Amino acid sequence: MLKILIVEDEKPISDLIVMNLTRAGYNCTALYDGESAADMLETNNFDLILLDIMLPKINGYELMEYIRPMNIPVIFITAKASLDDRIKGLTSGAEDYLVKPFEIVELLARINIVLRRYNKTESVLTFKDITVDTDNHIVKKGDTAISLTPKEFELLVVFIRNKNITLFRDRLYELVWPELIFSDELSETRTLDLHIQRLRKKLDLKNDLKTIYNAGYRLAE
Amino acid sequence: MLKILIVEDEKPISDLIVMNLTRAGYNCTALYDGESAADMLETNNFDLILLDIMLPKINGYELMEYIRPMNIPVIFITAKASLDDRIKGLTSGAEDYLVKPFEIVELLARINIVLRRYNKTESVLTFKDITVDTDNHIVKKGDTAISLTPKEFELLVVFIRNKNITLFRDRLYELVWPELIFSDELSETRTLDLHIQRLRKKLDLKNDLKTIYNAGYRLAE
DNA sequence: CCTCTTTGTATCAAAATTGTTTCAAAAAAA
DNA sequence: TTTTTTTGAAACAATTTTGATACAAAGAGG
Repeated sequence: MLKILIVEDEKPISDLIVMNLTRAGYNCTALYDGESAADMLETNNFDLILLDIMLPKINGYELMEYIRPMNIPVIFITAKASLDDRIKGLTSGAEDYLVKPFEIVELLARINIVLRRYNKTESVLTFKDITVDTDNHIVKKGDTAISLTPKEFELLVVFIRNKNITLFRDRLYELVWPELIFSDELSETRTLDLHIQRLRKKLDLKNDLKTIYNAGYRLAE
Repeated sequence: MLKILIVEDEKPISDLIVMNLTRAGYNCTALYDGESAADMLETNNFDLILLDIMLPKINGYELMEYIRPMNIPVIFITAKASLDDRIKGLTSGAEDYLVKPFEIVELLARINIVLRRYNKTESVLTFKDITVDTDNHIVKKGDTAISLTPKEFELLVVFIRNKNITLFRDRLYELVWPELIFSDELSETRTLDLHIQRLRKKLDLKNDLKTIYNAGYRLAE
């Protein structure tokens, strides 16, 4: 799971970002000033950093100097961006930037692009003869296209991204049905099982997508 | 993909330009002095050059002399806003100029205009037996002309320029109905669907222009 | 073998999304 | 201006997806 550090002092904005990135499957750490970010970077590895320019204690530019040698991609978050001398320092090695206020979908798209540039993610996933083009929502088995519904698609992507790993039921619900995590009894519904069944049938995964009794499922090679 | 050379010695500004042009779908090469630009031009073909006047080693005007015989359009970038410089820049054969600081959208607009003037953007698009002449707004299926309304035309061009790529609903609205992106609920209108329907009917695209449920549409060969 | 728990499957109705028709307002053309 | 064309809103239909329910099958442990 990819780790993203969010350094943003406006808590509501930070919260919003964290919520959405978590939902999108990233592991998020939020900090609210440059100093604690520098500390955190001492001991942790991140795959990407979202960095606000205006920060207490150590500002974004200064922190950037600190990050640069680490070779971690940075996306700046800034309030205004014209090609002005005043914001000359803006990019200072950043991979991209976003101007507040921004749309969440845009943020997600930018993150995707940068992570791909850094080879942290792939847009085409494969498992045996199954190919999943996540950009275009195309699934193929061999040469024939298989049409999956959105939920089926999401679930398949989760399995391929975690192949050979046992995914527990809770975890699967968390990743694919995040809206349900609040409802009390997940065990009382057969939703997950049903979708597993559908994937198995459509993609002929009877022998690959295994049931781990009392735990969850595993897509095994 | 169109190739643009950026010759600008202030790295932050260069970075910012590169980021935005890349985002807009251009292939960018950035260099920081006139000499290496001259070298690069020996071996590579570019569709457009963004050229700063004040450059180390060989300045923008001198480099311009070098570029002129190559028939590559040049947009000058200059910090000096005096009229003299503007005139000098243009008379030395540049297609346009921008005075720093400038807005990114303005840069993009100028680039667009210049590229079109030089016919660098493909003017005749095709998909199967459909031909679209973007200069003259003529659409043909086989030999018979099909009359499309402006919006229909725009939408078709977007699809053909992005054939085999899934275009998400938001993206399509962004590209064809940019004026609507601010209104709250795009999901509450059937405008896109309606135009899709019209295109399908007029051009008999039932099997080619596919619906990707919960995503968008794709024109597939 | 029996019982309890967990997982698999079929059915079906609700929900979400997309397609279609109609029509009036807006824009363009005459 | 009047006429024609284009556009998109509204209402409704059709389709697709989703998950609830009920029950069957399979596994675990005695």
